[in-house]
Amino acid sequence: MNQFVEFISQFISLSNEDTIALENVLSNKSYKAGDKIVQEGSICNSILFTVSGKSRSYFVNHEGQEFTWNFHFNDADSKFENYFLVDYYSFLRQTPSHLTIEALEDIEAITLSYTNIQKIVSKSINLEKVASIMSATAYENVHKRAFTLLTSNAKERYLQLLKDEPYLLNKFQHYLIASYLGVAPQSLSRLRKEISKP
Amino acid sequence: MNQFVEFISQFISLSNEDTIALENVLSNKSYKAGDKIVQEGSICNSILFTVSGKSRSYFVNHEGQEFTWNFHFNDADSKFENYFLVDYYSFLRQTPSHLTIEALEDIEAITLSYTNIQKIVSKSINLEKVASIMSATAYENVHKRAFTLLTSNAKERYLQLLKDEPYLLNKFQHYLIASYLGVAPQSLSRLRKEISKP
DNA sequence: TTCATTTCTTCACAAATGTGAATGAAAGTA
DNA sequence: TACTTTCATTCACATTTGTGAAGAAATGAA
Repeated sequence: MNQFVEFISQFISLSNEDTIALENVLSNKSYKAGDKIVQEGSICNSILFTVSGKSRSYFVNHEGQEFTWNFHFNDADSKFENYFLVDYYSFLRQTPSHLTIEALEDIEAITLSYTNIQKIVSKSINLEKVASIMSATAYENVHKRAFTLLTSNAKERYLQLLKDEPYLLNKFQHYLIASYLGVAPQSLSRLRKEISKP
Repeated sequence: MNQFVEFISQFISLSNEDTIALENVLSNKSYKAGDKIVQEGSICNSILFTVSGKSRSYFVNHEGQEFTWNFHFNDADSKFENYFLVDYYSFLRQTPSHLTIEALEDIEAITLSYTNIQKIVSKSINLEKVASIMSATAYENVHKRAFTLLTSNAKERYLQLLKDEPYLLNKFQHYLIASYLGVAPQSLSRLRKEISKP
């Protein structure tokens, strides 16, 4: 079964017709390591669901500095939000993306376009929930990110990462983790040293 | 006309039946200054639309420190997200709220409950868009907040506030603005001094 | 393997931000 | 009015975080 359909089925039970309707609008896409999957400034007109390969999304500030927004992969460690390659903000409003998504490895993905999602949503009340599931997932993710950034300092954010998603440290380079936490790589090193031997 | 219906009408055109259906599930509610409109830990089961009065939403971290999430009011300066009194995260999933919303003045509001929103959504395809409009609005707001917190320092955040929503400085006390920016009140004072006379 | 490249760590110092105390201004109350 | 309370500002100092340079460690290529 299609992995995307499988994902959706965790939340709602799809009829046979719904499943077929959904599968019909999905297609496969692959990227090479280094490819830009979503490009800042262009409109994000599809949602990609990661089947294999690692990627990361990031913002660039006015000084050209990169800030990792999230890591994306699909394995035993991954959470829902990690599957999706999309600037949800750009996708919802069909406005230029602020986010860039870059393939760190070769990527296999399943794609669902903006126009296709509209088509299936208008066909079935049940499928319409697909959109709201993804919307809620995206919202929860960004909400948690904003909360953490507002309420805790670098050390607390690193400790929280150690607690909630320690596997990231083995999967991604530390300078990427640092930009995910919003600190300089050297500061992350210092925190790691400090925390490992108190 | 009901201010909430008016708000929704900016985005979608409602039929007479839709308008009546919507108005039927809305009710008025008022709070006194100091009241907790949304209480951390309890499930947020309605969306409140501010008609008059100022309030603020905030998180409390593990040390008991308060961090202002947003300011809420309805006047010429206000933006969409400022109208709504809701922990959207809690509302969507019907889970305990992380946010507290506190009335800073007496509040008049229009309320739409979670169960009522389900009712009207299942009745009309058009009304169903109400939910997605609010969802998108909430998402954009939190997305911008997370982006700013991740990519800029205290000074840049204050300069952005001066540019985007300078009226907040006249409406709310500076120690609240400081906790909105994620800095100590003294640090905000220092920044203001530094920026006013370069 | 060896060499080149990238990443991680460490250090010293600079810059940014937090903290507690003190002061004065502003607002509210009797 | 005087008194109290709250808030904004200022200061000195502490702590956190950033920065550039250097070297160590890891990784990848030949």
